[in-house]
Amino acid sequence: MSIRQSLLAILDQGPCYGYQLRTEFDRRTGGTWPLNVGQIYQTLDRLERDDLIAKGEADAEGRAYYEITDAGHASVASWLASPVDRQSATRDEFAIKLAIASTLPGVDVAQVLQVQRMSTLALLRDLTRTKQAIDEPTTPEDLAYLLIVDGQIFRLDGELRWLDHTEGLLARAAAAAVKPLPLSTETPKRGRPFRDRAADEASGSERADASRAEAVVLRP
Amino acid sequence: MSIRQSLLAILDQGPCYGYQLRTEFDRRTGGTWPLNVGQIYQTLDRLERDDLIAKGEADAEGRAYYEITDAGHASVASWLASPVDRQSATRDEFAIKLAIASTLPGVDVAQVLQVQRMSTLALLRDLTRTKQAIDEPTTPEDLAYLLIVDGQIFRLDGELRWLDHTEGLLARAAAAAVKPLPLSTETPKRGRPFRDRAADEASGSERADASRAEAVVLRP
DNA sequence: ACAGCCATGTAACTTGTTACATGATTTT
DNA sequence: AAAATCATGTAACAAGTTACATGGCTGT
Repeated sequence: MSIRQSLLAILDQGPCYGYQLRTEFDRRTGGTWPLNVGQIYQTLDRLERDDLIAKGEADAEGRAYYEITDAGHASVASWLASPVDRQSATRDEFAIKLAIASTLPGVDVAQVLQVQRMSTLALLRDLTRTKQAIDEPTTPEDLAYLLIVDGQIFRLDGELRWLDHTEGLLARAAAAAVKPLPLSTETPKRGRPFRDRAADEASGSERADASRAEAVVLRP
Repeated sequence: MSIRQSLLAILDQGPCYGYQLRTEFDRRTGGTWPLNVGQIYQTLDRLERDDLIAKGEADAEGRAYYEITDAGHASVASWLASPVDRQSATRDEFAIKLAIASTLPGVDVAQVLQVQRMSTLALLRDLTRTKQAIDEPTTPEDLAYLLIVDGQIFRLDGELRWLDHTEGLLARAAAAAVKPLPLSTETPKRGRPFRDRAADEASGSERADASRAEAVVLRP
């Protein structure tokens, strides 16, 4: 989603052709996420289909310029004015993995943590080295690139803290004899579930499973 | 990718049918990422196609059990033993957005930062409240759920620090008169690029763009 | 009878990735 | 002539999301 919006935002500055958009995107992100050229033409097709851009005529050298529409301009403004959704969008691969692993019998979760820590540390070291080369950016390219490197560094730093914290947590849980989760043996009952109104009112909205899902997912 | 691996890991504990996998996944992740049922059957189809699981016979109630194969077992072991790829996989939406926004003329980047901060803060507040309810987990379900909540909290905390840091950085950059990036006006030259051997040797591998991409992307 | 869960599945769709095909242009 | 870049595109595929169809079972 962000690539689509990024390309549209660049087109908001003026007409571009496909190949040019790749260059512009790479300049502005320091080549951190190299864009495949083919993907750009696909994205342009979809943007055109959604009437956010319009394809102009090709110039003498055969370059096909795309121009942003009013709807496209509005879309860019809206994108810049609204926050990135951290709710549904952010499904952290390692968080899922760790949660699942912690419930599996016969899995050394401490080892899983350690493997991830080593990998994260190595990446963080490289990023820190990279950062030193452009710590005082003078060009807008370097500035944009520094933002991204900083973002990665802060994120990895947070992950490392989480890993440390989790290690302690799991040690305490093991001490408290929290066991892994076997497959549920009870086959669920079919049919409309039994509703005990008295019990419902007594516990109110305090039921663990209900309050938990709502608190995190936060559906408005 | 993580959903696929998670389901396979659960199947590594014993045969399950589709609907059951949804329940098991939700138990183990606290319902943070609600899995669509249809998606599970699709994933099972692909796992079977890749010979990681095998479909057994349906039982009397019409439940179709899947069983993990040797290859599937090996895949789970390999998954648990290797780190999650933070290189290519992690393309942070907001990092891209911020980098692009910082290069666009006429965009109030401080405002973009502020909007994101408000959103992140609100989420963090909710998560902190959620965490208090299960700070001393006694069941494996609560433990797994706490891991995920903690992970989100640490990540959002890191993001907030990054936002604060970035605000200062952008203020300094503005003071140093780092301007936004207009579209490149020079049309690139076609054909095989000119290679100045003398210049190449002089600068060596120190060229900014080259070293930067390698340092971050780290292709082995 | 009907609501609501259990259970399986299909169809259409989106974003994104990889690989490939094609031709023009220009330097070696 | 060969190599490398500029430039446009297509095809196949993976993973995920949403919506829908179908039937069985059971409590109200």
